[in-house]
Amino acid sequence: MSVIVRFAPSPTGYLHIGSARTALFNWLYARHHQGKMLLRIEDTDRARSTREAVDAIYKGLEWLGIDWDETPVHQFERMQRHVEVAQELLAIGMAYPCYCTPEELDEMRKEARAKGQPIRYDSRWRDRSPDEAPPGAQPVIRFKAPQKGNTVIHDLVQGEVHVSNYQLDDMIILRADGTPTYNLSVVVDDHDMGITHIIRGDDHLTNTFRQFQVYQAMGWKIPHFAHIPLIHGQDGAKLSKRHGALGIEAYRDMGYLPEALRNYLLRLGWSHGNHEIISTKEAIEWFDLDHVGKSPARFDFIKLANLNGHYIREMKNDDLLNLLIPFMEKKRLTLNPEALDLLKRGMNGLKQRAKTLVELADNALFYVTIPNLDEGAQKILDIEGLELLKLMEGYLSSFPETRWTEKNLEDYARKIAEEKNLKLGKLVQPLRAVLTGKTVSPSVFEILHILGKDKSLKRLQKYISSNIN
RNA sequence: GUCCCCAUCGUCUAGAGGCCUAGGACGCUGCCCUUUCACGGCAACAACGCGGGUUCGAAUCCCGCUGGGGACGCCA
Repeated sequence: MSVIVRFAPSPTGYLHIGSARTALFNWLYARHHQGKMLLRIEDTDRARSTREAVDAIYKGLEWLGIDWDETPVHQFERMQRHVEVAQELLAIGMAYPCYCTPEELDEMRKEARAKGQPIRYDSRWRDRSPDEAPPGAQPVIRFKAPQKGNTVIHDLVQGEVHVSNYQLDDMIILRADGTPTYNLSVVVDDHDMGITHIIRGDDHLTNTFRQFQVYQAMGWKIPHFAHIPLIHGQDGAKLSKRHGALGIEAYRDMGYLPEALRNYLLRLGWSHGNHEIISTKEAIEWFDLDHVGKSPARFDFIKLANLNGHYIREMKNDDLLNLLIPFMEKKRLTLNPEALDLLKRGMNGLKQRAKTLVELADNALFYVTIPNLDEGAQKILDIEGLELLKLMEGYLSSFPETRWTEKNLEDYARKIAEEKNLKLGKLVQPLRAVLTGKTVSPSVFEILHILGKDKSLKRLQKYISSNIN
């Protein structure tokens, strides 16, 4: 039997980071088993579902590098089929109309809570004749759940989970307006789509019991379930907007690479021995449900940043430049071919020092624009610093352009430092300050070389001339 | 309130009764490399929540407690 999984988000907002991980696990499982990864948009909540959210889901998945097979199913379009199944359940006596008002239900819940009872509908219409229905009332249709015994599911992550059927009430499958509810729709769709493995967040674990009963009532084959733990914020509380429950596009905008996020998300709740850096190829090869942990994990931006730095360093300069461009353009810069060339050649030194594309863009700025000096840089250029700067300007201007390479410039500076009995750092920091506006940057000699003699000297001279008392 | 799930360094985790003096990674600290900062290398710090069992032997199995999370919608 081949594996068919699905990712079934509801388009009521952005693609949440936890959902992204669920999608990733599904995708890896499908690809590992050479099965199918299906997409189903659960858009039956018409009030909250939006076209924009659907697009955000597609875009988010694409950005993350997750693809899917076949045309996505829109749950709303399958409403007729869901109603049909409800009618069938009604016909075989596994469902019944219920005329309870929302007020009555509310009352029931309050009472149950007060008595320390489970909060559930008391099945008062289960065996009543519809003749007793209040005139003109539109009933909901409820599923006739077993009232005795237990329901047991064999979860591939959670193991065997039992619940007493007493805890489960007769859930509504058709609303008063005739539309189907979630717990019916999922079962019907999963069945019709031939889903073999349902991998989803463990917030759905309790729904599974109810869904299980519907499968049984319909005599349908029950798929395998795998409920993966949720992701928490750094403080262990539920992931909220404040700490990480952002849409996936927010991570893109913060300058994280999809391969880094994929690697990070994969290791959140799944492991393969001591492996930390895992390529997508390896992930597909290794992924299984046996090694999915059962406890929830906290989202840690620091570790994500570390991984991101790794993937930035690994990336080819050309590819990285392409990713960098939009981040540079956010700074309202127009990048002419010359600027692009400088960035490309400066990439080796730059990418070593950035954990995000945002950081990379900040650090790359000096290549394409005359920098303003930050506080530290100004401090370097005190009276002594300025003298050393003038000294170096002199030496550099007499240095032949034909020999203007990183290695030669370094040797030259070392020689000067030795002659003047100065530490190399002392001599070079003022250059860095003027060239980059910062105290921290790639190698000064690398920068001199990439900028070229002309540009480099102009920056030095401009600074010197504007600082002659 | 009721039910369900979970519990190893600060964080992510390895660990399927003896291989555990509990391993790796991130972070933190120190050192080396060094023109700054990174990268890289080396080292240090740091955990089996508590209490009972079972067993010759438990981080691993069982029970309880505590703590965390989730679900209890005519939302999905």
